[in-house]
Amino acid sequence: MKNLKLKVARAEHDISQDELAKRVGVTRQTIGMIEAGKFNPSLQLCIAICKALGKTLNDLFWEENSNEKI
Amino acid sequence: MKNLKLKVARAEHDISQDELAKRVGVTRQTIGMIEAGKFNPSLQLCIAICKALGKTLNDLFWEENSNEKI
DNA sequence: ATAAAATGTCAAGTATATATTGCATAAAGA
DNA sequence: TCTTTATGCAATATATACTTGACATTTTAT
Repeated sequence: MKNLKLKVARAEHDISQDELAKRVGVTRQTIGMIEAGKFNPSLQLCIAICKALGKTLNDLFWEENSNEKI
Repeated sequence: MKNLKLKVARAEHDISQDELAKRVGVTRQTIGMIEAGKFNPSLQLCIAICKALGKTLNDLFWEENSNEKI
């Protein structure tokens, strides 16, 4: 599924996919596909994105409905 | 670096690496290497582990010193 | 003391995240 | 209009997450 939180956080910082990609050391396509929900990024990339946007993992990558305890 | 938080959370649930691996659909070696800090799991695997242990991404995978805002 | 369970580790294979390149479209500005 | 910037999409290539199977060591239980 799409990652709107990431798109919003990026908009808050007013930076392009390309700019974010450069800051975290990947390509524009990788950021685009993460926002489009087309794949499953690595933890280290998620952490780099969070740091670049001043957010935490839960802020950007924890879905509310992932929050059910077992 | 080692992921002690995961090891502790697993201990709290009193389940083995093998049992956790089965619950999240990977092999024992994969869980072992994540705890040992030998690699970089995918986001979906991190989320599956969190759900299996009743934790969030920040609980298990967010290092305090990753928390510096840019 | 012995067996069983849990963990560490290694080598080789498979699946997939990510890179690279290129093309297309839309919006914004000169 | 023309150019630039931002984004989407797709094919191929490479790096690496993850598997499989096996053996060794440690821990726990009998």
